[in-house]
Amino acid sequence: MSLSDKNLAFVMHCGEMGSRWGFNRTIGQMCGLLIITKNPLTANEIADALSISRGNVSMGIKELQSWQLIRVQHIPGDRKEYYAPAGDIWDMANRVFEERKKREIDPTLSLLRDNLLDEAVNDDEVYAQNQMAEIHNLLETVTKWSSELQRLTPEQLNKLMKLGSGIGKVIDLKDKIFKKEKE
Amino acid sequence: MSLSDKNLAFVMHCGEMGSRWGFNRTIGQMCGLLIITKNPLTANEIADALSISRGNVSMGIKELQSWQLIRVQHIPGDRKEYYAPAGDIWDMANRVFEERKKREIDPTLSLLRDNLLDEAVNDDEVYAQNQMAEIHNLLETVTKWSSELQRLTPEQLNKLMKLGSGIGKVIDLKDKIFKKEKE
DNA sequence: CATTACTTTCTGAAATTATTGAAAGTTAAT
DNA sequence: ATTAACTTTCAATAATTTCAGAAAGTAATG
Repeated sequence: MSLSDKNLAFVMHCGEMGSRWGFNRTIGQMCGLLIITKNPLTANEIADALSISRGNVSMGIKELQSWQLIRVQHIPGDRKEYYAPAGDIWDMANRVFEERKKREIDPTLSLLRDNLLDEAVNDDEVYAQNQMAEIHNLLETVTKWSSELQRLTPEQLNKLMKLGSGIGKVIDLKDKIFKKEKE
Repeated sequence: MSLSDKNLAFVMHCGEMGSRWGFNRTIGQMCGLLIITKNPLTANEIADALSISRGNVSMGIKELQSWQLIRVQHIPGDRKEYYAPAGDIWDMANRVFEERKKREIDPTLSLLRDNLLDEAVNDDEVYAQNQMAEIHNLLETVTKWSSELQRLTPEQLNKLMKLGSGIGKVIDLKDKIFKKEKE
């Protein structure tokens, strides 16, 4: 089981990007490897393919499972655990997105909420609170939006994506129609 | 110039989140501090407020400038440089978003493009290329979308954001109208 | 041009994070 | 119950990142 040059390049790239995507090099590599490999792999195969220790693979698997990016498969008559991506590319991207929201947005949102409950006692605090309120709004909007997007059917989503610059028109359109309904 | 408890809590939180947002602790703190402080600050004031070295502040400023998150201001008769956020919260969020796209998406997109140009020479490579094509599509879509969003007027954007679950309906609606136009 | 008031760069120390490999744990088969 | 085939954990070590403070750089002032 050895990777072609091109596939190896992809896997190594995933490693380099790993930390930017929210995990570390090894885990990025593992993720890339599992994505481009048709059949599920054992922990040992992963360790061999990436030239890393068996223990490290075990840690990585745990982490990838916590992100819900991989799943275990068993082959009858074989005691080893086989690992494969959990879902298609779109599913995985969604998971990463969700998980990052949890880590990057939610804690801040909760701190801001707390902070905004207190009354500001002087000018500096008033200014600060205004800014915090801005951030809070922004993050709430992003949060709401991301959950909306996940609620759409894949078909709707596709249409939305293809809309491109049409989106502006549609908003204006919606506006008109909504006004009429109101009348 | 010392921070109130609440403001300090916010600044420290920004520090803790810093690495998740793409920079490091110190830079996160600096960014938070500048956001909640009404008047621009000098490098020394920043160093004092955060109890970090002057050199470290200098590095941080450079980094924040590369993200286009802060700008320099001068006060007549004063040789010091004063730093302030570059734009409002929304502007800053946009910059972070853009910059992260550059770092997290663009390099991968370019690797994938290269890789997809070559012809696959065996089954494994065919499978791998299909997966890569999926990723490529996804990233292209995200890219296109984010640039679309930035093209909208703040007003349109606001409407879009407030649309919430209505977005599904609007898509379907657009669909019908578009069909009629075609007829 | 020398001094003063600043900013930037650099280096090694400290802190943090990742990795290995050996030991311990688990499970299934005999 | 023992062994064999695995997986997980963890302490030691390696690699990376961050940081303070000193040194070097720059530019305004007299």
